[in-house]
Amino acid sequence: MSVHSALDLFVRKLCQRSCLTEEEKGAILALEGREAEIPPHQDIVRPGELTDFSCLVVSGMAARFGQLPDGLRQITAVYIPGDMCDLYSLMLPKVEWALQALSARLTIIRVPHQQLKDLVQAYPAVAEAFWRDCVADASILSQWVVNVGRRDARKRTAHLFCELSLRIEQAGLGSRHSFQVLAIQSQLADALGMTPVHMNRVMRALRQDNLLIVQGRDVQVPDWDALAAVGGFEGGYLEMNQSWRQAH
Amino acid sequence: MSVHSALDLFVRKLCQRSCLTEEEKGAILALEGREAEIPPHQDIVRPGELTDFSCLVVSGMAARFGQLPDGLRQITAVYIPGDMCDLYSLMLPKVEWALQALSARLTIIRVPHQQLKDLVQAYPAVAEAFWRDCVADASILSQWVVNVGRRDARKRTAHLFCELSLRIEQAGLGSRHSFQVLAIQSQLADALGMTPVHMNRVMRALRQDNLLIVQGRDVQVPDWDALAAVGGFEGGYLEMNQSWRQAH
DNA sequence: CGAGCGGTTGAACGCTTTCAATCGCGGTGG
DNA sequence: CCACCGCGATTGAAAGCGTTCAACCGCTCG
Repeated sequence: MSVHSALDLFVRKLCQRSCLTEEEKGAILALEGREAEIPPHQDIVRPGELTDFSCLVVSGMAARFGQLPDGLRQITAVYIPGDMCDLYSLMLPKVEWALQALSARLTIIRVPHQQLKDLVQAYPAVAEAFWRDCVADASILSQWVVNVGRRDARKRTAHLFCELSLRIEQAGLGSRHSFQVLAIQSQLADALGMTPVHMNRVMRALRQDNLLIVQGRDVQVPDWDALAAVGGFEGGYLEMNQSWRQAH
Repeated sequence: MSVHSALDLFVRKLCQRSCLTEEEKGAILALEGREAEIPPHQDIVRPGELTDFSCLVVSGMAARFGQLPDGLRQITAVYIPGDMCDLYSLMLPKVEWALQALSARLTIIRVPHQQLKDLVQAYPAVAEAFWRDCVADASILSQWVVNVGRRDARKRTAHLFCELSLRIEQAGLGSRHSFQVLAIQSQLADALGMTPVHMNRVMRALRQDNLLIVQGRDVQVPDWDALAAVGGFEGGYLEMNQSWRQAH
């Protein structure tokens, strides 16, 4: 997975939601940034600092971490290749959250804010696309609040796997029936506000019910609709196809 | 609380985070929309529909609701006067969430998207301010994920009251030591992913510990720092003062 | 004055956590 | 080449926090 293909994924995702001309797409694809391989447990950006770049995931999975005084961690967002995980920092350079790798291997591109600002200034449509991308992220965040707040462990887990599978499918990195989740169980637990132990038990149950087939990092979902039913998953918040825009 | 004062609150909040010229402020203050009084339990916008306006809270409190198939509700955001609770719908007119009143009396202004779009097109700085406002909302949302995911009921409740008190203080609608929470206990429970019964018990405990003094909708916080300590509250994500912008 | 709603309290239940231990695999050093 | 080591996955049992069920209180409003 190279730098250019990551930008390509990013542009493709933007275009699923926003309308961009070839020139605008080209301008985004022309972004340059330093590629970096991030080892596990290392902050990509450190909370409290000011950032002057945003991070585009090239390969692997990353996550945003919240940490409590007593050391408990809560993941608030998971990012896959093609996600500009830090895009919001363009509007809020003061970082409040740690960004770390989930997978053993993670490569990112650090895109300077200045380049993004130039882009935004030159092309209002790009600004809109970025803005919309931030809103889409917030939309997922809302779902997480519901998920963590009101679903039991089994439903919660099913919901997360549905979300991830769909996002991976949309990015063209797999299908909803077969994909990779580059995270260990205790990280998934951190994403769902659960204990690693309980995460393990829930996954065993889902496996025994033949809702998930897990082999290492590979996940298969024999009956996706059944999993979605368990999780009460409604994918509308992810789809955001452009149909609505024709109404204007 | 009149229409104009609500717009004034909105502009003041934007200016706490973004830099706007007098002309830009004036343009926002010139927004016009139909004022409406929203009775309880009525959707301001109905999920699944396309909206062509955003809602500015004039008086009372509103909230965004997620609903599960089995009827459980989870509040994902709470809005106070001066909040444009629907601003993100400018980018995503397909509504996924119900918006309802928390307080018995809620008045809002429906501002047509077209006006907002014109504004955004005419003034890039306003677009940026709106974008940043959406990001700020998402920032709060992240905190909620952490809150609901990793804090026990007591800390969770303390954290919510800290957040609300600070937001109310910032808006100039009260002080962190004395303010109004225009919501009933079962609504607060919906915001925190708890049972109304347990919400009640927790609030009793906080009252007995002299961390909260509640009389009807009036809340007093004798020792705000103590409450913040209980909730592990760190207000950085709300402050967003403009200091960082001088670095650019 | 009765009805309804919000707030309050008690007791039992149960989902999830906590504590503790084992298993399996891949990497590393002897 | 193999033993050791460490991490991730797994499992059992006990404890606990929050839910559930049920009831009652006090106030407001029709």
